[in-house]
Amino acid sequence: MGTPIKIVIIEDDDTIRNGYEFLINANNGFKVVNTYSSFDIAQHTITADRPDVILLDIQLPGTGGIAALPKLKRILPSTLILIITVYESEQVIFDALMNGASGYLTKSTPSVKIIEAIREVCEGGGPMSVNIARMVISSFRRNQDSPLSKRETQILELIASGKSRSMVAKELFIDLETVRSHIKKIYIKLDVNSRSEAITAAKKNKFI
Amino acid sequence: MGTPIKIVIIEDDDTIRNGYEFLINANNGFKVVNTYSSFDIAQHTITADRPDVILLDIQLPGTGGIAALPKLKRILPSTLILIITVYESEQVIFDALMNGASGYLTKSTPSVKIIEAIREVCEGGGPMSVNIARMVISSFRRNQDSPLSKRETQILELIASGKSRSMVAKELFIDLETVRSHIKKIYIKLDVNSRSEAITAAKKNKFI
DNA sequence: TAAAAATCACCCCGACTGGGGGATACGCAG
DNA sequence: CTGCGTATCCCCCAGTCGGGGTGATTTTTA
Repeated sequence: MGTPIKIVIIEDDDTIRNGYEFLINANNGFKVVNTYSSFDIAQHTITADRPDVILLDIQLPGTGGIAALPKLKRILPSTLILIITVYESEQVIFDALMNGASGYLTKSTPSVKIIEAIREVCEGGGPMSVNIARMVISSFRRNQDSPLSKRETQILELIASGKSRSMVAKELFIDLETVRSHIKKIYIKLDVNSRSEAITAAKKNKFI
Repeated sequence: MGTPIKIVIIEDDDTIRNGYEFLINANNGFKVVNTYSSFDIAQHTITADRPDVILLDIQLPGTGGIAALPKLKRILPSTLILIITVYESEQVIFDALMNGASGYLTKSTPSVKIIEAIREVCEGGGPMSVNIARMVISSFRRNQDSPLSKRETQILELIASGKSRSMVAKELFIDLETVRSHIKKIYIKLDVNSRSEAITAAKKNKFI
């Protein structure tokens, strides 16, 4: 184990921060090179730490974790970031992933799992827990009992991707008026009366 | 081990089909109740098999696996479906997940892993391999060096969700004309000249 | 401080939207 | 066989949106 993996912790809760630091330093091959209680404090000197991995709390005072993510990614592009969160809500975690996080830890993550997660993320994967995997699957799975017919679903998808009626018509080789009819029926079925309402309603129910 | 988990295999390759059947039946707690060489043959009698899990090949003659998925889900709503595929392409697997699959196996999946995957899927999760997890993460991760400003990104996201200019204006508490200005700048930056082109281009590059 | 982003404003005009009416044809289930 | 749903096509009309062009002020950021 030549050079240990350098870790920085950004977490406002002293107990958790010190706990994590102690836990990680107890393992050969891992070294906490610095800790901060907020991103605002961290941002000026963190580049000098040259961390391989950052553990970043989501609930931070000042600049929140989600907002800090893109900034960290910009100043340390190759550094991997693990989110620490108490919220296990789909939205928070997806937001984090979308903003450059490589994985997440819960504050209730067992101590031994933390090292495991860091190791995993360094080896090129992302520690997607089984829970995330399930979220992702269910978020991808389309509702089976959509009131929309196959054609209607297809048209709504095109509408949802920003296509106009005439573009949809050209793409499906059908008449502009046919598209209109379908859209009218879609509106009736979803009980809406505009594109955006239809898209919102359909996405909410995973019809598209 | 009271009642074994009932499995049906739909796979056109005799060797693979028989191999899987043998492998699974060799395990207590799992029982292959029937096998079919195509969905078209399976669809009439598969309800009588009352399977807990279906192993479904994607490359099927006649009705392909992706097309078969929603049909199977309709006639057997509570049955879990695992896809068997040689393609490990992102698109194929995402399509499968979106159409109701709970996970996937590759034809090169080690024998022991097959049982593991079936057990996992029955226990409520989805066997998302590390590979899928990586795909998902990278597909969720937003491009860091977007040419769009924060505000422009925000507006493009609203546009992409089907909102009209005036709706965006109301939602962001800015003037209708301001929205227009932003959209125009977005178009210039992305080198497009319509909503749908902008949305397509931005999604392709993960700017949104 | 200088550059970039965000905000607001006005012009024109063609294209699109949504709501109303209706028609034909096909397949499938009762 | 007769609905029912689906898919296809057609007309009218008022209102909105979209894109192009140009210019200005303020705030934020580098």
